[in-house]
Amino acid sequence: MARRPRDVTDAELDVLRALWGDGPATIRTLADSLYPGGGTSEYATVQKLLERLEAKGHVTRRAEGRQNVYSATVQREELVARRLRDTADDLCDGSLTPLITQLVSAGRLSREELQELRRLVDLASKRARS
Amino acid sequence: MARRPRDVTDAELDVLRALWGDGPATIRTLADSLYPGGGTSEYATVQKLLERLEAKGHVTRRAEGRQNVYSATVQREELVARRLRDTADDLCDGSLTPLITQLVSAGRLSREELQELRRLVDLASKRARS
DNA sequence: TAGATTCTAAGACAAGACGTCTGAGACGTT
DNA sequence: AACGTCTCAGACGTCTTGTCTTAGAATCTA
Repeated sequence: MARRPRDVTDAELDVLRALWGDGPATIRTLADSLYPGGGTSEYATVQKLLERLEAKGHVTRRAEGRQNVYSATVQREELVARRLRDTADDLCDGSLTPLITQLVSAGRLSREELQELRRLVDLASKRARS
Repeated sequence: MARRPRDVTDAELDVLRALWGDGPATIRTLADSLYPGGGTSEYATVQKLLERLEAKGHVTRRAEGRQNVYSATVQREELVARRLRDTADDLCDGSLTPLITQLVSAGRLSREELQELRRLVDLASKRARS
């Protein structure tokens, strides 16, 4: 059967977002921010989510006094990249080109975004030539 | 709790790929192609997957004699678009720009792909101006 | 036409994923 | 000593997902 677990689940993502936004934090801090007014059980939920994130290598902790301070070891961009690659693998035989095509031709980009994109392409072209 | 089911699961995707590749098909045909040498239970598995795909609106069937002939109603591109949007929603506040940035700056595109991309950007720019 | 074959429909089932929660023990504070 | 807070370990319920069983109708075949 072997189902593929999600790289990061929704609840885990909430935790990661908090870490990305506010930097390293204790379970307490995270729990208060994610479950305002929450009690012991919510605290434990955050703890479990962090434990799983740590197992996946997305988070580390360091002991600070008696508490653990957690920080994200994976960046937003990294997860984006991973999801793009997964999508390409699942749907396009691993090729990224269809993704780009989709984004540019159907992605309804604004003029500003297109301009920015052109800049990126120029940059990448220069890099590719060297 | 409210977990979000996957738009298309792995096994369902196998079925869709077969439909995309070979066009409309009966359960029998699909089962033979997806589970070569499979028996009744594999047949039923394909049947169940098609039933779920139909419920999601990704597939339709029409009766042909006694059998049902299934065809995909969702294209690869559509699923790609959906996944890109999901990724953007999950990780980039809905903005597609970070995805593009990621693809272009870290996607290791070949010179040909970059050229093609430039063409697409030009095209989209023209469209955006009108 | 009896029996085998093949289709469909309906649903059971197990394993795993995931969000949540409980309990026990360690440590520090009042 | 009583209390509060932290950590660790694991239980639990529900949903997902891939698989499989069964029953009945339609079709084919000897």
